[in-house]
Amino acid sequence: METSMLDPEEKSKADSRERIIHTTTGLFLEKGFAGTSMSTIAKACDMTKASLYYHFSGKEDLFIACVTHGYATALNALTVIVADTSLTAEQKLRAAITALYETTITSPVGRMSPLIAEVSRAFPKVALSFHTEYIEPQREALWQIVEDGVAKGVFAPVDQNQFFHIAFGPIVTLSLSREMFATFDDLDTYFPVDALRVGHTDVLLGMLRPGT
Amino acid sequence: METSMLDPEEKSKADSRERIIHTTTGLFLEKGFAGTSMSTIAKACDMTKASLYYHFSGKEDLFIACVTHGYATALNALTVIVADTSLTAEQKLRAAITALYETTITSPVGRMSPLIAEVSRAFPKVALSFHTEYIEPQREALWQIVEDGVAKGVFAPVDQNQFFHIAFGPIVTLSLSREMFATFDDLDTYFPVDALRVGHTDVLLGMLRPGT
DNA sequence: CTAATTACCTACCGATCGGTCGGTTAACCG
DNA sequence: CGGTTAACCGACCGATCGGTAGGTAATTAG
Repeated sequence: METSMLDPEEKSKADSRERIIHTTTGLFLEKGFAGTSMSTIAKACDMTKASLYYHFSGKEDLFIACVTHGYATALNALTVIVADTSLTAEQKLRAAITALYETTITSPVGRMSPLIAEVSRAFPKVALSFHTEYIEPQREALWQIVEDGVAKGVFAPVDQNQFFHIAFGPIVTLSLSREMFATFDDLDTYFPVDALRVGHTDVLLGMLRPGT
Repeated sequence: METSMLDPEEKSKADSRERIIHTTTGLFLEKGFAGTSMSTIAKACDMTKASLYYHFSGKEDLFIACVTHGYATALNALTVIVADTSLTAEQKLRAAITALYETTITSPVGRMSPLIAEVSRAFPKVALSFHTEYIEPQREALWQIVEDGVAKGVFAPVDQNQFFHIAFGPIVTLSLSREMFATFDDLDTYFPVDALRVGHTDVLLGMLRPGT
């Protein structure tokens, strides 16, 4: 019933699924959802289209799998920071913002935001899943840090939506812009991620600075 | 060579073009670029597909026309504010931010940003046009206000990219989120535009506050 | 009047789309 | 060994895609 040993040339279903997801994610990021056909995906996976449909029930299913795949790892970085008792509130916030820049701009999940926007009209359940399983946990983790700081008196209380607006807004837009203008040759001088992140963090800490 | 009178049932080429652009913009915003076929557009315009190709050379051409159409009017609001000598620097900034929220979230051009991201891989010239003819003028107008304030001593000097990052980021993300989660029934309580705008403006003025 | 042009039409094209059907191959099981 | 099943494939489907060839009614020009 189960494979008794791990041969190097694995053919297990789970393995194929993962390989397909990985390859397809790259294609979607490169060409968009509508711009990537099932035939193209199959070819890139060294498979037939029919085999693809053996593993996934359709293009939407495959897309959801690609999006969902990175949720856990991307969120894990945040929860680790929240749980780290050796850090001060400010250190936690700095680390969290850095992690958000990292996941949103570098990791496939974050970079997929524009794609999710693209398909959200046709498949509203994708947008819903993205929101409840990715956006909302991110907000909760960040808010945990803020509330802890407020409880300790090192942060001034702020409005939740306001803070999220200023915290996530620049990051998401930066990611979107970099995807949108990916063909620009001076991308990194026009959108210098690290410098923008540092200044952005200062602004957020300014919002939370107690006194007056 | 020219129509001598303006009959109510106009059949001029320019008129048809404008009507097509208007109708098509709505369809693109509703269904996305790939999700809107030329046949659908033709039907919505009470035309045949062939007639569409009489006015536009192709789907890309039509899309560019839709995007470009609102550039001038959207930018005009900003330039009027910049040129208004009766306003203080702070008043100008407040008015400019309000105008940016208005155009980015309400007007078709602004709402088209996710669409431009969608097609930017296939048609890089669209992204380029969007950048040089829309984004860049917006940045220049906003920067003009900041520089005026700095020259008058009412604003503290700030880094340009940093300021743009915090200024445009939340607005674009808000627009994107509202398009993405348009099906949510509690959209306005989750993304309360006016409240977020006010708080955002305060943050920006905080960045520019002189002293210390 | 005729000729030309404008704005639109019907009918069609090849290509490609997402998806399916009926196998085939190879490993595993009793 | 035969039987079952998991993993995969070649060939094909109807639908739809963006785009086009060629014609036509109405207006305008000379």
